[in-house]
Amino acid sequence: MANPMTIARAAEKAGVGVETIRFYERRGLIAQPPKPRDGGYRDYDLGTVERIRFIRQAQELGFSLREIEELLALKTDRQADCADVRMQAVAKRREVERKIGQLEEIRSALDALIATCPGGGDLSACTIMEALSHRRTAVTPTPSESRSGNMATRTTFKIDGMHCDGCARTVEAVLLSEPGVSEVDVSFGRREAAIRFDPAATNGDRLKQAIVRVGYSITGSS
Amino acid sequence: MANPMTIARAAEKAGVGVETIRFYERRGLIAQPPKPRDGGYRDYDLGTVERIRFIRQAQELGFSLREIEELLALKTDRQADCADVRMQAVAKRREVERKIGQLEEIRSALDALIATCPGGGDLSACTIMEALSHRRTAVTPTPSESRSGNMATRTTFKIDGMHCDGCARTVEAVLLSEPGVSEVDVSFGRREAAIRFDPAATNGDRLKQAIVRVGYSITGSS
DNA sequence: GTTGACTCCGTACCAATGTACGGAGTCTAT
DNA sequence: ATAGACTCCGTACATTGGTACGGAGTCAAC
Repeated sequence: MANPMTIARAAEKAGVGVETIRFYERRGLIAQPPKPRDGGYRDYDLGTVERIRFIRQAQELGFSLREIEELLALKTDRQADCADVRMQAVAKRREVERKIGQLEEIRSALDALIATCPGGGDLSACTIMEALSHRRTAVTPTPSESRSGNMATRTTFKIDGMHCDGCARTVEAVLLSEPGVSEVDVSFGRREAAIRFDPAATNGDRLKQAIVRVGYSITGSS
Repeated sequence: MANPMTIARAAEKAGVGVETIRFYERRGLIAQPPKPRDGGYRDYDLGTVERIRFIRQAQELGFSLREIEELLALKTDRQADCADVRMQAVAKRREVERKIGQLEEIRSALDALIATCPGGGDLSACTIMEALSHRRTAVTPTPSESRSGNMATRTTFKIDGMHCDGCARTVEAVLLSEPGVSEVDVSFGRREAAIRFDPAATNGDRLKQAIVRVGYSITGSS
């Protein structure tokens, strides 16, 4: 009370901008402190600041806000198990690994281009331009999420038969092991799976079958 | 025109969607073929198809549409030199390299987290959650002022030597770990620390020393 | 000579992560 | 008691690379 923590002070403590806090509030990532009954400014508490720092830390590790939302939900979930968190981290590691691989391929393609370039002279002799015009081979052999052909598709299945959060993790794991799947988010609460996949590498039916094979059923999709 | 190349055919030849071609036209990446004077559909030529392929190739190498625009401008520039193109490629390679480095850092941070995770059990024991909450953040043991206390004194120090918000948190943590300190608010922006403490348990000099011990200096107080 | 597929065009929308703006209210220091 | 700084809130905008929609025109085939 002596020194109410206004939003600007909270923002400074957390190392973000004021607008960022408001944005997180709108997104539901953090709760908005109540407005004092007698009017005036909201008073932020350290828990909120701590939560914002958590968000930024997780972002630095490559988690998206959507994923962080889950992590935070886990945090207050009495049922939640450390294994849930670990699985998220492992999945994220795989994703990061995949991205590194793609970038490495791009790097070596660029290296090849640069190496053959005469380095000067008329453009008509430029082997880089030449290559860009006529190269036929895709950079990435793995189709998954290459920028080339098709963008990744996002789909959502309604799932029946999950009776705990562990079930959701099972489904998640099984989907992640399917080829072409780049991102999975299975919510036990909403009874649904949100999947991002490369339509060139798999399709909705394959994914459905994978889910059914481990004992759940699909009641809808979008 | 025995067989005019309509937009759908051009799209197919180039391996993109119809809407993508229109989008490139709007962006000014490719020219829109003139509409026949006698009405009817536009007739796309092979040069345009070639240009679209060029765009996709460059995208696969990580060039953004804006950068591709420059590359294409170079293409028609009489003055342009192969060295210009090469420079772009080298710059892009550096960028890719940097991204790889970042991702590798993220990966090893994740590895470290995963390695220390017990892999199961209550969330309160989860080292990953723990790490996300406190990584590079020394945190507040407890805000609750001991009821035993009484007269709290308030003081403010001007601090020199902080170069980021992390420094502010370090100072904050160190002050909070001092006996008798009940509330601390270190602002990196204002370069100052506001401290509430029990004068029976400590004093300004002790607090100053604590700050100096971790590498900062005091330039004033009030 | 009509049906179905395709074009043309403008506009709106998607995802993700914030930023910025404007007007009214409130707090604090002089 | 007034200026200047800050909050609150809703809304719009930024970025990147496209997708989607709706209505009107046009083309090809049966």
